[in-house]
Amino acid sequence: MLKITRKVEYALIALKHMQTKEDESLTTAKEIAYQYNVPQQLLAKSLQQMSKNHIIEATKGINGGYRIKANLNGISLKDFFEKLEGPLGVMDCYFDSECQISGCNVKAPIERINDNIRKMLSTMTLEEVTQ
Amino acid sequence: MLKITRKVEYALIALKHMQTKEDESLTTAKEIAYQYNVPQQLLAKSLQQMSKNHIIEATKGINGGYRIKANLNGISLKDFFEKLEGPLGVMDCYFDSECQISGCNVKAPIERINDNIRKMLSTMTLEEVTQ
DNA sequence: GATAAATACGATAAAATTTATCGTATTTAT
DNA sequence: ATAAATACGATAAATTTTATCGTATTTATC
Repeated sequence: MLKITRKVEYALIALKHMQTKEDESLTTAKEIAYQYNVPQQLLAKSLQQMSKNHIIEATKGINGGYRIKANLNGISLKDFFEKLEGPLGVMDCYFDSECQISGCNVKAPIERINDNIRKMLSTMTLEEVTQ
Repeated sequence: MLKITRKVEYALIALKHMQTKEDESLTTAKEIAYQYNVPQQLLAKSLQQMSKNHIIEATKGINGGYRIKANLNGISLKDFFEKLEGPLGVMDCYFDSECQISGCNVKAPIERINDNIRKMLSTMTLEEVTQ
């Protein structure tokens, strides 16, 4: 019921890999895909999304690749997850209230759970996770 | 990526409903299903599972039903989720190590995330959530 | 300028998981 | 005996996740 998706997993693999390299050097999707035996196209999508969100930066063209751009200490796990997966809620009713259940009695309970999960993920940084 | 399943949701609905009733009185699956417009057979399965785990107790036969048995303050949310859904890990590799990724570099990071989620859910009780 | 190697990304297919239903058995008060 | 309730395995439907495909764009090198 709690699950890290492949998208996030591949992103973590890539970040951790890039952390071991010199700051300047570029890493290609192909290199990571080969080394960790991960589908290159899916990995590429995680990389692209991190690039759009300024966590890493992309260089196009031959000899191109990716490198870490942001200070990973400044990014909470909550932000990281939301950049990749969108709003983080254990139940849809946390955001939009298209609740089908008439006279629902668990909205408050579920929000309590959600708030605590979000609070916890806000205290962890990407750096502390991948270092 | 973090999600409370219907099974858990229905269980919470039922618990919260039963909390409002006298200690002695029994509640049928039908009653809850009707009141919250929830599929009775699925709700019944959540109830049965809670019964097997001694959170509630079942009385069979005509005039039967369920009532809360355990002290909800003594059950952490982690235990509750695990009783209903099994081991709680954000990634399978937390428990069994059928990891396909050769030279995986994110096992430690993922375990760090997992440990913190489990720790957090251990501090919340069912009572505090449903009260 | 052509080519090759890289990122970018929408569309769609395949696989896995979750959710729901069905059918039947069992229990027990009336 | 009957009716109302729990119990539960098997299977179908729906949804979500994961993967692939195809094409476009960018840019260093020859």
